[in-house]
Amino acid sequence: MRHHHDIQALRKQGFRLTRQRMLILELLRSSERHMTADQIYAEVSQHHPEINLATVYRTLQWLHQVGLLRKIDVGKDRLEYEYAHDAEHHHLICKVCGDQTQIDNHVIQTLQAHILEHYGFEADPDHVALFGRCAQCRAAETE
Amino acid sequence: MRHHHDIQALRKQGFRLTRQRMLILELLRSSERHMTADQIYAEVSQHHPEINLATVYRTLQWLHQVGLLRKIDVGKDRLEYEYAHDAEHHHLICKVCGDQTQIDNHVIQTLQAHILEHYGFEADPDHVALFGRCAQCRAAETE
DNA sequence: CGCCTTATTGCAAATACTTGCAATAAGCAG
DNA sequence: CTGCTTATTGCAAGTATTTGCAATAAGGCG
Repeated sequence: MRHHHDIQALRKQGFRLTRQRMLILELLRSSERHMTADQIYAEVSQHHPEINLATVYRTLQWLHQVGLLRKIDVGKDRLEYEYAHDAEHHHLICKVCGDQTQIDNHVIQTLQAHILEHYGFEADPDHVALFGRCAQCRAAETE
Repeated sequence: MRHHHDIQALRKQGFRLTRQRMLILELLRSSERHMTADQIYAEVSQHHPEINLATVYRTLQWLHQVGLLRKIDVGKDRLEYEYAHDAEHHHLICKVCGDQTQIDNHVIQTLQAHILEHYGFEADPDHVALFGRCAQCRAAETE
């Protein structure tokens, strides 16, 4: 399952999968809606009163940075967060041979971050598709 | 001139062009860089000590909503703002309102370089189009 | 110009979010 | 399972941002 895959990869990168992080991620993953930090805090602390609001904020920041959450500015006084389903389905489509390559999140996330940063535009990760010429076709063209 | 045009249009929509708003807009327009709320406050209050920080925040929100400023979340503890000059070339297409924004080369060039380097894929710069939600629709989506 | 309506401001208080630091616990090695 | 290293947490205090409300002033009208 993709979810587990991501999570385990993160552990290998030296991040720790704490109870708090899992609780928050699971909540957002099972909830279909955006949630604000304090809604999340309220939900989680219902069953785990020991959790701290500062931890919620820090965890949300972290989950956003590693690409598991989207951060949404709805123009109100708070930010909202939602689980980033299918965060890595991007494609490079070759105009010559039609081949489609998948590319990893990191590159696209960098682009998305740039765009959000500079234009306030939240690019939809499900529709990123770049056209061009793949490595093989480029090589072939050179003879 | 586009700037004046915009501004006058706003007045017709019932907004008031106050000294505070003009000062802040001019500052950002003449400054090439991003600025945080308190940097702006510091600058403006230098010559206009009567200005209030809350007003700065409210004005920034307003300028952002009417599309004259971009709001930039650089992942630090504060938000930054920059004047929304007309950019060039590629497009960001809003799935909500259909609006097309042009984005500048720099961002795309960075992406292209990344992709060429990591995938040997030469992305065609003329066909970059990203779908998503524009700043205004994101702000408007007040649910 | 002077009056009127009401959007906007300034102030102060409230709320949202971040951070320093000591204590805790995840994950690895033995 | 046990001990060690250090990422992460909780707490409390700090900083950033928003908001209610009375006072001010922009812009329209005569």
